[in-house]
Amino acid sequence: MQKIDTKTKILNAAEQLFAERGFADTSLRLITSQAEVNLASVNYHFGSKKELIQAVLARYLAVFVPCLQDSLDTLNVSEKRINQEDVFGCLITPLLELNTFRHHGTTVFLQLLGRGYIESQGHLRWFITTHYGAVMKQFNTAVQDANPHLSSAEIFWRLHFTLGTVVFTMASSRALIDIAKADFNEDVNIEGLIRRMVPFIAAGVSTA
Amino acid sequence: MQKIDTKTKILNAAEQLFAERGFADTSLRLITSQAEVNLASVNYHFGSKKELIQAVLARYLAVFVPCLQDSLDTLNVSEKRINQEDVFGCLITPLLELNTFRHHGTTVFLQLLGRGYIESQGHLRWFITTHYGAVMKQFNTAVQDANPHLSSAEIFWRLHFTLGTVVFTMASSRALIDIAKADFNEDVNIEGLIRRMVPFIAAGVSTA
DNA sequence: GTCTATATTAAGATAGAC
DNA sequence: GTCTATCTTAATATAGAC
Repeated sequence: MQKIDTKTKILNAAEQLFAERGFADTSLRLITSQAEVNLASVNYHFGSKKELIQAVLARYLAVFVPCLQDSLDTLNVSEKRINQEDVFGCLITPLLELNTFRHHGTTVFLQLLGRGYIESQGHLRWFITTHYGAVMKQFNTAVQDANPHLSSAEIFWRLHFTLGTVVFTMASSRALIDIAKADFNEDVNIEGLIRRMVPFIAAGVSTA
Repeated sequence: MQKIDTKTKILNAAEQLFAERGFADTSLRLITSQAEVNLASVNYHFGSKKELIQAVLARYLAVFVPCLQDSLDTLNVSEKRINQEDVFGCLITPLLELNTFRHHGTTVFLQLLGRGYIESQGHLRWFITTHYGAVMKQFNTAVQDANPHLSSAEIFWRLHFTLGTVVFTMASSRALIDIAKADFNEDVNIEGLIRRMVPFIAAGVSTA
């Protein structure tokens, strides 16, 4: 049993509760009691609840974004024309990388992302785009290159529809996997779930 | 100008605010001040905020569910083979019916549904599924009949992917519409948003 | 049924001892 | 860095006069 510092204990408890219950419905008291630290330590280490939320997300983005950056850079170096499968394939490794970094990291990250979009008044979206706008733009461009027949506005919408599919599926992944087992005798894990989503999303994004 | 009773005034103000801002972020004070009624009247007429939320949803479900039931029953009576367009067509009339019942009823209902799925801890999820369970099952069966080439497991997954797209998009519609305006100078309303979603969903569900 | 006034609860945040 | 105790605010809910 290694010693974990207070700051990390808070982050670990907070990310799980935020992903499960959302930001508004997770009080600092709930976080600190689950983390087994003092209530006041959140404000000491993070300043405010808002900043804690951003710190929770930042820890994932710090792993995810450079990894995605690498994938996209590799894609651009290659000679052949970029196709859609390649572009979305760029997301697989960075997403699964989060599972080595944290238990159920992929699921938690996608849930946090969804909560952030739906719940936040703006500060979270601002935080993400100002810190990581470059990669988002690059990914958007790659999708654009793979789908020259679509306008950039159309791509914007379809990528958000995609985000909805992913986020909702991840948010209810436990229930869905249980149902699949009970009703269809299917054993699916998160990776299998992602692979099932890919053709659905790919068809939607690239349809005329 | 017809006289509207207090109970209805509260429901009207509440549904609009809930759809726009979510349940947690809408206080009874905000509702009663917008409805121009006294704060205490909410608890007098509904008992609690929880029950108000359920009453708001119930008013829509009371119209939508029987209407969808009728559409599905009619579909089953017909002789010809059921195709996918017919099945999803069953949703159109019940959804548009909500617009005759309330101004922007379709929009509000879908937003409330999205909020309910994502925000609720359990009471709303329970409330929705007890009202929806039977009809959802029947709808699922109809999709299966229309797509005999797809396994029932595959249909199960794709319908949930679809639900994710709709629910997420509706719940974050304001943010998305704001971004579309800022980044692409596009003026989109909810109806336009739905029209953009349809081809995306249709392609995903029916892909080989 | 509606109103004023208030009780109650829960939350984020901070002061100050250690 | 951590803790206890407390401040401040805002929300749901209710009591009781009219």
